[in-house]
Amino acid sequence: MPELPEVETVRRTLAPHLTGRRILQTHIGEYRRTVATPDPERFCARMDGRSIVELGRRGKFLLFRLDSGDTVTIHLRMTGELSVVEPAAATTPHMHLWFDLDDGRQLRYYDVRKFGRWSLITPAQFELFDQSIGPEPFDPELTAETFASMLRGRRRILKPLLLDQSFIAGIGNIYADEALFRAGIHPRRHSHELTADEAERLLCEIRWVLSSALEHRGTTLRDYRDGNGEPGENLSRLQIYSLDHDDPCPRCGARIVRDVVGQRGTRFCPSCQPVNPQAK
DNA sequence: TGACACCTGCGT
DNA sequence: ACGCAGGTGTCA
Repeated sequence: MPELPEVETVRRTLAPHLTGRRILQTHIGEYRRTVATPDPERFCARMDGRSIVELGRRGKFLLFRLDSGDTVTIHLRMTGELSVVEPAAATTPHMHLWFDLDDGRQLRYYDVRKFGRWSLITPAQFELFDQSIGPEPFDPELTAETFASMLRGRRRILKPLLLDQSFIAGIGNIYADEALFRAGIHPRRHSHELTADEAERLLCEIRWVLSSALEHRGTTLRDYRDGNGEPGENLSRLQIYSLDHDDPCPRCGARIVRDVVGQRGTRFCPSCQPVNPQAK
């Protein structure tokens, strides 16, 4: 479900409902006690009575900054979903964690596949967390030159490297394929073999793809909903991820290839994204 | 680097 | 019945 544009859309849609609100009582469902760390008793004890000062985001993590100085980090993984509703609102299965707010409403967290995680961390723990994640794609300090030298410094297959959150934050399977397609770079190229020109193009297309998706409030393939329960509108804008094997490339008409790279389904155009560009 | 694990549900 | 899914963690 969520890559950077989707998490950022959730942040923006939840912020008006949660900023400044006090958490009266936190609840963790019995069938998913490992959803949060520390354990449910400590987690709830440190949450209850605190106010949410600000909503943030780091990579694919949503952040609730509390007035205690602690931070809640939430990773939605594949099917996590958050919404603020009236307590009387009908509930659906797979609600694992929720809390009562001081305006009488509830924040609810659903996760069908149960991969998502919440953590309540101290400022010192936040520093470590923050350092373990690569740069934000829109960080102005991430220049084309910096990005090129990051790529040269890692001898890795390009696509799995883009998905590695310690290398760069927020990119997932959809937008990795989209950015590589737009940049005309084969997903199996090696990071240290890209030219400076290609590195610059790739960074540029990563930013284009992410900001365009954000403008359309994220991509809903199936489950993703923002904080108001609305799906994103970006699916129809995807150029390659939504295509099947042998579909025509939207740019050149050649047949799209779908194979597996780094254990992830990967779409690319062998003609627009040659393995060996020099030979072209 | 890959194989597999963690989960549930949906489309073929 | 089987393959696949927006993510990541751990093992060899």
